[in-house]
Amino acid sequence: MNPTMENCGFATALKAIEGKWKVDILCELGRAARRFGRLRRSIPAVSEKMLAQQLRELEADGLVDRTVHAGQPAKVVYSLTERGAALNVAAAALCRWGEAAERTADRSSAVAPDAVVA
Amino acid sequence: MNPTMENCGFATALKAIEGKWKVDILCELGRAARRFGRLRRSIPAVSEKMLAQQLRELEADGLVDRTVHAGQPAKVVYSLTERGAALNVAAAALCRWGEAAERTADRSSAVAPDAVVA
DNA sequence: GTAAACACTTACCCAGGCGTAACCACTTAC
DNA sequence: GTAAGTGGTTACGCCTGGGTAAGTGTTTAC
Repeated sequence: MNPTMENCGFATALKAIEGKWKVDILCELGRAARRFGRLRRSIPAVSEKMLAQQLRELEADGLVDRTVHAGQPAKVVYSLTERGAALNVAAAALCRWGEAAERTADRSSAVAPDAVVA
Repeated sequence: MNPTMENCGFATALKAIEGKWKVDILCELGRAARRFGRLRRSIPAVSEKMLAQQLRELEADGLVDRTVHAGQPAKVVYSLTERGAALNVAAAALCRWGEAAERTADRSSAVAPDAVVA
C-alpha cells in the first residue's frame, strides 16, 4: 500500500482479516465447518447482517468456502479453504505473541491481582 | 473480547497493530531506530498528527520506546522494544502468507497478464 | 526578517464501518 | 394463525478513525 510496505505481504494479510468479526469467524471455522445459524450462536454478539456480510467478504477473499446443500429448507455450510486454513496457521505465531503479551501485561498491570479480589 | 476469543491471543495482537500506520511504523523501526522527522519522510503519506498519535499508542502498548536526547533542539528517537521486535518476528509468518496470497491472486486473477499489456 | 527543521498539539470535518430493526420466502410445529 | 428456524437482504443512522489545516516554541541558516 505505502512505499515502505511494497515488499511486505503483511498488509495483504491484514486486509483479509480486518473486519470486526472475521477473526472470530476464522477461529470458529478453524474448529469445524459450521452452518450459518450455528456460527451466529457461536458468536452471540454478531448481528445477522454483519455475519452475512463478513462471510461474503471472506468468501470473496478465498478464505472461506460456502456450500449449499439443497433441501427444505436449504442448508448452507461454511468451511475454511486451504488458504483460510493456512492463514489460521500463520496467525498462530501472532496468537502466541498475544498470549505472552497478556501475561506480561497482567504482571506489570497497575492493579495488583489481590487488589482485584479485595 | 468475544467468548470465542477468550483463549486466543490473536485479538490482543490485532488490537496492538490496528491503526492505519502502525504496521508501516513497526516495519520502519524494525530496520533501525528512527527520529520523528525521518519516520515522517519514510512514510510520506502519513500526517504529523497521525504519526504522533500512532506512535503514542504504540508506546502505550509497550511496542515502541521513545527516548528524548536533550539539546537544542531536542531530539527524539523511536525504537522497537523487545516486545515490539517479538511482534515483528511473529508477524513474519503472516507476512509470508500474504506474499503467497498475492502470488496466487496474480495467477487466478480475472484479467490475464497479456490482457493488461494489450 | 523570514523560512525551515525540530517535534508536536489542537480544532474541525467527513466517510465508512458498524449497529438496529424490519422485511423476505419457505417449512415445521403448536 | 402464529411462532420459530432455515439464510439471508435492505434501509437508515450514528460514531469514531482518520484527514486537513493551522498553531506552538526554539534554533539555525539565508
